[in-house]
Amino acid sequence: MSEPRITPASTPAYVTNLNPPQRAAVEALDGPVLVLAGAGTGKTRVLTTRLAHILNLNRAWPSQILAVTFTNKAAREMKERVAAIAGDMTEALWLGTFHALGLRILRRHTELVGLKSGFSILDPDDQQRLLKQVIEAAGLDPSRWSPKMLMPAIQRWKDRGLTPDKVSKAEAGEAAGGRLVELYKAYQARLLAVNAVDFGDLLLHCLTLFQQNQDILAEYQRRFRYILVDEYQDTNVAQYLWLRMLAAGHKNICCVGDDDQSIYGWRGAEVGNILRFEQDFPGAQIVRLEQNYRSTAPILAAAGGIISHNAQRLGKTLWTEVNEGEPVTVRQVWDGDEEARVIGEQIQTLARNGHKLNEVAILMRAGFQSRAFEERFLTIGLPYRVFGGLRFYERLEIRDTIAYLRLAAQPADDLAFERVLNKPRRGIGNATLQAIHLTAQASGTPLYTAALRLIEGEDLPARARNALRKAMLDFERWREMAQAENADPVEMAETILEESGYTAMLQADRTPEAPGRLENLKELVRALEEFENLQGFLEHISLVMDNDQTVEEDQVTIMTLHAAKGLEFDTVFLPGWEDGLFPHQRALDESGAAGLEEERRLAYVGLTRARKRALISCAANRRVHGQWVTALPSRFLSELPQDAIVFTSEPGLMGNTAGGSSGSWQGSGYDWGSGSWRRPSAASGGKVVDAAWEVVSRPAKTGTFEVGERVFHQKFGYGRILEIDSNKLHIAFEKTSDKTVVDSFVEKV
DNA sequence: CTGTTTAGGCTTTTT
DNA sequence: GCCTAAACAG
Repeated sequence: MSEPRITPASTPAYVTNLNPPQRAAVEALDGPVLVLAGAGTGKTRVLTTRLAHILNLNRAWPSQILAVTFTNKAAREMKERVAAIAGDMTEALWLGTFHALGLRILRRHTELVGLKSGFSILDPDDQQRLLKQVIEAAGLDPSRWSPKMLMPAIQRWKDRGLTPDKVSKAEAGEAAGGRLVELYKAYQARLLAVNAVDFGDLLLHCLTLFQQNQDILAEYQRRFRYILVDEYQDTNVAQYLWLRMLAAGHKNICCVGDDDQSIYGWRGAEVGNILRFEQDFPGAQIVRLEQNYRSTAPILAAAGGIISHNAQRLGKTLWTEVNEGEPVTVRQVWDGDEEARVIGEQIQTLARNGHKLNEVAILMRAGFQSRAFEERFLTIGLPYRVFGGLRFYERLEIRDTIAYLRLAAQPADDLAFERVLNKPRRGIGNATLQAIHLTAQASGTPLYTAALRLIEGEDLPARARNALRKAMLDFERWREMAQAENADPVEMAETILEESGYTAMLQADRTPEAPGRLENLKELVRALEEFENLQGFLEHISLVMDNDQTVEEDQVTIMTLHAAKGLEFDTVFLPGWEDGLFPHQRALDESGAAGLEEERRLAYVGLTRARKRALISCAANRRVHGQWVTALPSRFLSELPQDAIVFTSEPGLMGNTAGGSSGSWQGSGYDWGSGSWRRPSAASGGKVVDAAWEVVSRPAKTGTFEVGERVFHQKFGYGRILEIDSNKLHIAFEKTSDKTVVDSFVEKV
């Protein structure tokens, strides 16, 4: 770097508080910079400090800085942290997710990409329905060539910045009888016809815009004097091209990422982007952040041991000044239920020793694994929350309401029209919908227009026509409301929910979900209060609104490894480390060696979430699709450095580590020599000492209960036994629904 | 046009 | 084994 522009005396504390590489990353303002930031090395701190530094040095106005993240959460966090250092000048920043920023640009040049103002953003469900219509229209059988199967292929093309005309013949492939590109083209045409975009289009349309309008691109290149990118290892080709075009002016682009944490390859993320950075941006500075402030030495050793088996990496070695800590434990159990039982007990022990449940997480490979934990935790009364599942806007009732609003804002939105036409039921069935479709096709108009035309003519049976007329009169009224100058979104939503009978439908619904759905609708209306117009709200809900699961209760977190990226916990449980599940068989089948490396990175991400302790487990038997299968321990277990881990297995189940805690896990329950599990043997004595906790084993009380017997359970109260399956009792409780609980939690009355 | 039965499918999913 | 979605009967 040239002469420092500021004297050491005036160097702000936010810079002097950084370690040397961090400081280098913050102060290298000119030219391309790649910050390779290992897990827990202060990545976010560097990024936000750098941004604040640019502002404080007056190198650029906030409006001349582009800062890109992948998630809204990350964007929010960055904004808050920059504001904390640089003060309240963050409003004008171009700070947001790739998609939100792409949308912001598209809104300014809508017509140039063939859209009309007020275009909708389709969610994945709508995308799939649209593609299905396209498949049918092409005369293909959607059960043979399902949208579920074809949509990802089209999506991958979009991820690579390929519009239909740019997909090469060789790439078209055999899918859909070799007609996939044709379908892709038709799908894009349909999107334009209904004046909508999907998530991929938010970037793809930008690329087209920039390529076809050099003047517009040049304007943005001049504007963005500094560009900052978070999680660069997760960018896809389209995002890379988007960045490269925008950065071509000042070339002050700083990308922060970790190739070892690239876990979204299956979604189009291209690790190559980060591996190739130096070639893409000649003269780039590379800064490595390797000092870890999060985890203990054994955890870092375990994570490092695993990731070192990957060939395709830039290479970093995490280290910490804290050289003590509990070893990582690996525990073998008989099956998935036992795994849940053991982990439940360990968490209870932690809780008794004063640990916060909020600091405990169970990170699993696949969603189905949560079930065993949920059942078990419910039984023993351990509070938990499962992350993932449906996002707010993916809920049925929310999607329905949004469809109503979308239709009012934009009658050409055929997907919204189809969704709400007969919901709640108003006697408009498939036959009528087909008639509307035919009319629409014949006249080349949206369904909405076609429906208006149909109720004027004599083509429909009187009954259907009346039903449709009644619906259309409602739709028209709401549409007028939406177009009124001072349309209040809250009032609109309330009117529509009331007049459509949607609220009434839910109120009449006696299923247990109905009250929750009504509550969600109230939440939606509350969210609407923040917006002045419908348009802003519709954008917000499809791009920004996430699950606000900010419950302040003390609960164990259950989530997938993918969802855990970027988070940290004192204690992390990593269940299901079995070949086939983790690494997942499909990753191996579909992506081979690259797939295995991505799974390995997932293991690395999982381990590095832990601050103080990580507990891995594997089961010898697991039920997959209702079928019991024997599982081998994950190959990743053999990649763990032996001096950082402790092997334990269930007392009396699979043979023990003779002599206690420090024994190698090899030669224990799983015999690596013969490649098979050894069943418990009576001879295997020896007390198993768990490194972190005493092992709480509960004597099984078998055969002491009888079907029909009245019993008492601490959480569920009184009930009668319906069925006995070894130590599990199926009980009809008096105050709650039937449940299966373990006998040791039940008392005779 | 609706409620019920049966056949397939089933990894991860920041936007 | 459990959930969704197309097929079928009322």
